[in-house]
Amino acid sequence: MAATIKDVAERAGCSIATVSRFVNGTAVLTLETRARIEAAIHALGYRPSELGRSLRRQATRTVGVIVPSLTNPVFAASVAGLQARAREAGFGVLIASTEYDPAQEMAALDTLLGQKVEGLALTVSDPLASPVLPVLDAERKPHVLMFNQADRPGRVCVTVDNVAAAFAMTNAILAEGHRRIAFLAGRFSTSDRSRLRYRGFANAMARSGLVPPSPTEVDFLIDMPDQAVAPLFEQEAAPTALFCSNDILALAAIGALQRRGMAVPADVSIVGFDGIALGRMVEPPLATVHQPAREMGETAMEILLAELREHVAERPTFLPFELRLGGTLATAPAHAAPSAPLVAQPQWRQT
Amino acid sequence: MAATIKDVAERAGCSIATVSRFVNGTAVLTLETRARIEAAIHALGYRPSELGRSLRRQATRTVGVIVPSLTNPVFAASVAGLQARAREAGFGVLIASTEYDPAQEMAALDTLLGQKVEGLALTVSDPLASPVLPVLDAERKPHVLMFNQADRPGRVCVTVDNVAAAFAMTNAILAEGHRRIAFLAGRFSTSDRSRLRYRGFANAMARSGLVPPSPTEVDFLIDMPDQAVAPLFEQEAAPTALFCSNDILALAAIGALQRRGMAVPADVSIVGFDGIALGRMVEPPLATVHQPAREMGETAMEILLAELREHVAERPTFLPFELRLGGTLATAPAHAAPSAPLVAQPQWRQT
DNA sequence: CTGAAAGCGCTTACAG
DNA sequence: CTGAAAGCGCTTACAG
Repeated sequence: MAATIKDVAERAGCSIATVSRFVNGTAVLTLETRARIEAAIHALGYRPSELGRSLRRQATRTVGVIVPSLTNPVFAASVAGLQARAREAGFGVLIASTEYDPAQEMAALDTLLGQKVEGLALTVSDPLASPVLPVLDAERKPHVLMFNQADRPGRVCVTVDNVAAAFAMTNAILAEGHRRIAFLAGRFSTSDRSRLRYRGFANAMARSGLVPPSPTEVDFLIDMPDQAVAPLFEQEAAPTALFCSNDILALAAIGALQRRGMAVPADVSIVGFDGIALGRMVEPPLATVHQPAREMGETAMEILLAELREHVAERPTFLPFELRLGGTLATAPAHAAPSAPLVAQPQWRQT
Repeated sequence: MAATIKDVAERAGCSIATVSRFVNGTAVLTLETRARIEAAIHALGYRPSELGRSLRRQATRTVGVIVPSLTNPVFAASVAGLQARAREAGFGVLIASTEYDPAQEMAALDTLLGQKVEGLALTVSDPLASPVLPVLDAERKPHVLMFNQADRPGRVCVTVDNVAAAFAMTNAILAEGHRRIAFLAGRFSTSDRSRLRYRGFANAMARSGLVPPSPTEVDFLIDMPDQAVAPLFEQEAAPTALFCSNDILALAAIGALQRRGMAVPADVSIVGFDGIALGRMVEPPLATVHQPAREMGETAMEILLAELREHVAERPTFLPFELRLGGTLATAPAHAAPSAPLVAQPQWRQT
């Protein structure tokens, strides 16, 4: 078995209290005691048990994080950012992933609360429908949403303004002369981000006097959106641009279109949302709305730390987004509808 | 504060032992006691503390996992697989990421051992150089390497045979008539996988009577391998194919080449390694060696569970890989060296 | 500068 | 069927 504080104390010929003080640097000790304890620790390979420590201190110095998936680099990046900040503050991070299944959210929360995490950062399917938020409220557990937008005024979240971002991007697409723009969306029921981005898109379309088309919803876990994309381009007036609610979808859509023999962006422009690294690597680079995912995790952890320290709820934080234009977003083909007067670009926070 | 077992016992008018038995279903209780305890638990929102439980049981039912990065979907997938199996077995998973920095491996291990994980699954930079493996040996901690190949006979790992896989893929490239093949590699010092794959590549080249070119090493964290790729294509006899040690690198290389005005695979064939989902989405699909990353995590967890149950070290497991040909791998351009007699395809495990 | 002792939230023989 | 009590590995007043 692993050595305990008792083993160290025995070997060093002192009390466990003294060992504890040495380990935590919480008292001044004789040079000699110090040396004996140090030797004992080294010889036994002693490592303090966070279990005993946490139980005694009534604080685990641990936070939990719940994300829909670790395989989507956007969430992975936020977790990485959160973890980095946590480490700096001496906090551990417990991660649970729900695989985009809302039904798993409660189980994940149960596990994390059982581990006595002091706070949580989470991205749920839909804050308005998630059962975990009320539980968090009832338990008065400090928590912060990432990527999601708040379901009510008092809720703390850190995200970008999805509606405004999609609105801005849609105007940029319109500015390239596109009029027939389709929206490819991750299922609304499993992503409020998707829904909010569609709303921004629809708002911008309407403001330009266009009728926003219904969204084409696709499941996240299907590799190929080929079937979803097909009907769009079999109709009479096919879209000249496709706004996808996230980058993975957008990259997949590019492949789907190319398999149909269409060129991007010559025939169809493609726009994504997220700003994953891979989008800048492909050629042409993916036009997208970049949101600072890693920073989102960092900010979430900072908010959590502040709440734990000061016992005061922080305020919702909107991080700036950034439009990455060009690349897969080009001017609408000449044979498309002639360009009409455009509305002014809306304002958005710029880095 | 959160309710404890004592609070429940008081409210239900029984001893904490009885509450414990109810919660764990470890004894038969009167219908009445059961009802009273259930009511108390519900009213107080009681959730057993894993801390107390673990301390008392002297078992945390938790494993740790160390990966180089969560942002690389290959590692994310293995973690997801491991987590799924762990959940089934009632185990928790603590995740630490080293950001491809070998120096962080020890710190990660310290943290996890402090949390008293019962076993570990890990991917280190290089098993031959990693300081964590000897510690794991000294502590007699059950552990299993993922993706890495073992540094010595007794070490348990689950991976694909990287040398054989790269050997097979290189022969497939040669079979397309390519003779000038470059190897773009993640830094050897931070990836034994990269080194082993190069070895398989070099073996295959040599066996075909060709002189294997030196690898072109690139840092993982640099987004654009454009600078690394440039010198290769500025020389007299530019390569007609590029074998990249992983898919992210391969996708980035495709972009880099296209930015240089070259077509893939018409001018240059590109081959990756890993088989990430995105590789199948892009057009043309990425030629690559697919390794079952998620399954690797699942298998790692199964091995760990077996070791924890039976206290016997399992044997190294090689999972089957699969060559995904076509797509970005095409026949060498006509003006390239004429094709020579080819060696027979080596055997490899096929799904 | 150091030690004895209480107690954090649990589980589990041992009794009855 | 249920309870009293010990003890898992720690930290921290309280003494001296």
